[in-house]
Amino acid sequence: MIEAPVGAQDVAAERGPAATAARLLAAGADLFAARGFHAVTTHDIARHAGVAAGTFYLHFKDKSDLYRAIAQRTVAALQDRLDAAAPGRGTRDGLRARVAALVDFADQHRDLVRILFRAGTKDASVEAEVLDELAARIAQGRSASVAAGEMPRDLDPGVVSQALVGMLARVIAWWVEDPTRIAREDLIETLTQIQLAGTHPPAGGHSKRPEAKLREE
Amino acid sequence: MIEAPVGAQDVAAERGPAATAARLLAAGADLFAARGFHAVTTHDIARHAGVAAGTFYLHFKDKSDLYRAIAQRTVAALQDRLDAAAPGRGTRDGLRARVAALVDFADQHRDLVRILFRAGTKDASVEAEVLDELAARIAQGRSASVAAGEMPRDLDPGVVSQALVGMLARVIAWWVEDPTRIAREDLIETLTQIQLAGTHPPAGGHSKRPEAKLREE
Amino acid sequence: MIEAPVGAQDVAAERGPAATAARLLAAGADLFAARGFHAVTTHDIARHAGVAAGTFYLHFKDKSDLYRAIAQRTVAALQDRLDAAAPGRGTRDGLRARVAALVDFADQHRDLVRILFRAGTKDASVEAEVLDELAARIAQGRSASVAAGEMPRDLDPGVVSQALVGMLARVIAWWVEDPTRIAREDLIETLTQIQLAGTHPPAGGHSKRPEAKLREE
Amino acid sequence: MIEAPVGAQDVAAERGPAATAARLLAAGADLFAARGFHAVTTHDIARHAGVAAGTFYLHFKDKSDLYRAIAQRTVAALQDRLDAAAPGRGTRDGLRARVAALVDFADQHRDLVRILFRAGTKDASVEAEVLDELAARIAQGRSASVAAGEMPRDLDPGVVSQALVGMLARVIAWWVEDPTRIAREDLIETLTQIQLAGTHPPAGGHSKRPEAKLREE
DNA sequence: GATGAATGAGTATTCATTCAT
DNA sequence: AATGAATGAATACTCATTCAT
Repeated sequence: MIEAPVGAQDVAAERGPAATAARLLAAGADLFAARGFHAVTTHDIARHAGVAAGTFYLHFKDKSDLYRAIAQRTVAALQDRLDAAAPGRGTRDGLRARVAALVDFADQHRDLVRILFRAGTKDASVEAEVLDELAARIAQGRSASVAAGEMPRDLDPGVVSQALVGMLARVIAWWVEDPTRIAREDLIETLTQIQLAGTHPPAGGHSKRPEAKLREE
Repeated sequence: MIEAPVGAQDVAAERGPAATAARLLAAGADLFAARGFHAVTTHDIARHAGVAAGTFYLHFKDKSDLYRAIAQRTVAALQDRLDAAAPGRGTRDGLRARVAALVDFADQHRDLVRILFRAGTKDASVEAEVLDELAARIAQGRSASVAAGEMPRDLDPGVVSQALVGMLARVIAWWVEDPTRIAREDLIETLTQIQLAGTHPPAGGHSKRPEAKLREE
Repeated sequence: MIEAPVGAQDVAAERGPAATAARLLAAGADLFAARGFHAVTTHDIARHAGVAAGTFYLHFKDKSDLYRAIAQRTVAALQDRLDAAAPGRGTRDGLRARVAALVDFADQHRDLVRILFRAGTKDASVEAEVLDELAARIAQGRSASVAAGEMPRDLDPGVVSQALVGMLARVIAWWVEDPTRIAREDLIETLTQIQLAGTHPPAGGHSKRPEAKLREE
Repeated sequence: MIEAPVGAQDVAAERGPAATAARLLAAGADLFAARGFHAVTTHDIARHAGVAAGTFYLHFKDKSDLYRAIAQRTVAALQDRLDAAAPGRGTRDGLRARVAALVDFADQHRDLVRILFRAGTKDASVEAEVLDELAARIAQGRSASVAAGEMPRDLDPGVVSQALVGMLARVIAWWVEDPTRIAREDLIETLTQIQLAGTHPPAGGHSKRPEAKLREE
């Protein structure tokens, strides 16, 4: 649906199985984003897509199947964006570019982001998969940094990747709900900042207990 | 249910309306944690609590009502713990103590934590409330630090509070799912570290990018 | 409840079984009149009467039993009034007096009249009884007139009694719903008039086809 | 359902949504007439119609909706009959023809008449509508007569129309319950008679208190 | 007599899914 | 491929009624 032809919004515009599937995907995205997984029926989706109730099952096994398809496509599209926006793997500019890509993707696909990142709208069985995969990818990415000696030894990479995923998912979902809360530029800057600071050694010595420095608060 | 007598698990042990409500609360916590909100029926809960189906409605308006009651009690209990564990408001030790309290609470009440922090298992209507409230509390706490000049002015407090909530919720839920992933001590240390670093100026000059640029927006 | 002590309205005022029964009767009359038989629960009635749910069954077998008790008492009270207001059995003045008694009773006990005469608010099993009994009484009364040669032979007494009951019940229920529709005096006059005319020979010859006279319309 | 093909009683005979709806209508009429509104469940109706429980809701919003549909169709069919049987608006023959049409309709559709005219078997919300509408129609018809000076001024038209409706509904419901009570011809004659006499001036002077004249009964 | 917590059968209603056309 | 009527299991919720205290 992400790549669905622009004309897909005028329901029932296109003919053929591919177009029907695309319309169902789009309808699902709309409705799941608006009401959450459980408050949407397959009839709703079919009606919204301009097809008969039975047609749904010609294209998707069941409601979760459609949900999964939407999530997967969204994740894939997001990954593409992030990969495309990674000039320097471990550099600040690279990080910033990826954060910007994430923010822009969220801005352009609010529905999908809401489905992906907003808790409680999902099918429990699909639930974990998406964010878990993101976390795994981040963890992978971190290994490089760790190997490069950038990550402190006392920051568990599992924890850090979960922390980053949780943070990004929640902040993005929060922002998408009302983008006037903070300007795009500031959001990108803040997220970059936090990420850098939280996972890279703060200045030279980040020793486990830099009490001296912190005591003064 | 948090403070329910240990003997409560042998179903139907106690008499009286208070005991019945407590059993329903406990049964709900068990089942919601195991299967998520939507996969549990009021009949399940009643059976699990050793009472008749109709009895459920003598104590709770409906399924969401029970859910809300569980969430509220859990949040309240957690708050108490956190408040009790706050020797120095803005100190590293204070922060560490609160993180430790959170981790211990999670360890002792895995079911409740799973209900509270694990996304997608909840009633959409209750969903946001819990974490939003935590975020609000964190945001409040931060204002002090900001006023004290500890927080860099280019870190939007709204973003930071959302980021912290998202991070903590996800990491805790992840850890609770399998506490062997990382030792309690290390988890506490890592979380403390990330939180400190991510929200406090890393040493003297914190921003990689000269403020001048960001200020003018 | 018709004869209930005046103080019964301040719920739970009186003690003792008789007072409790009276309060249940009064509560039932209130609620049945307002919502109809099926929309009232025994809990509603008990609460309205200021007693516990179980107490209801100490005084009445079930909901229908209470309903029946209310209906019977009302009918009995109405009968008393009608009997008291019958100076001349077959005279116009006697008829008028009975009509007036009926109208006044309705005016004073709108709730009860609504229960008795307003269709669809009743328990089907109790339903017929009340009006059927009234019809039977009227039919009895008519026998006298018929025997006296006052009733035309082509007016079946069964039909006439049903017709009168149906007419009176509906008109009274209609009037009670909004007594400003017509003045008490006019209502009484009209009902007397209709009853006289409809059941007595119109003038001298009431022959089966007095076309000549009626043609002029 | 009134015009349903005679073969409709052999359940599930016809295919297609229209036939299903017709079967539900017929099943509803049967059951409502036999047991009253509240004693019938949608499952009963579906079973009686030979369809699955859920199918009911494909054709009717809920039980009241089906009831309303039955009532409306019945009223419409009755109206058609009455309109067709009105050669002379205000003549005795016209009146008699309409009464005959009513009686015959009742004879042919006892179930429907029982639903329509028998009090207490209905949904309270639908309850009033039917008879109220009939009363309104009668009241309208009367206006003509009144304008023509045929109706005495002391017979309130509101009262008269309510009286007629109450009378007809009750007598018809009574007769339908056991048509051997009185021969069709005699019923028609009696109803015509009562209606004429009760609502037209009895002979020449109908003045409000023509005591002298009425004394002679 | 009175209480009120507990019962559990009863009922309306929804909805994922199938299948004959 | 598409249709849409039909299915029927699932489920929330109600309420008359009981009974131990």
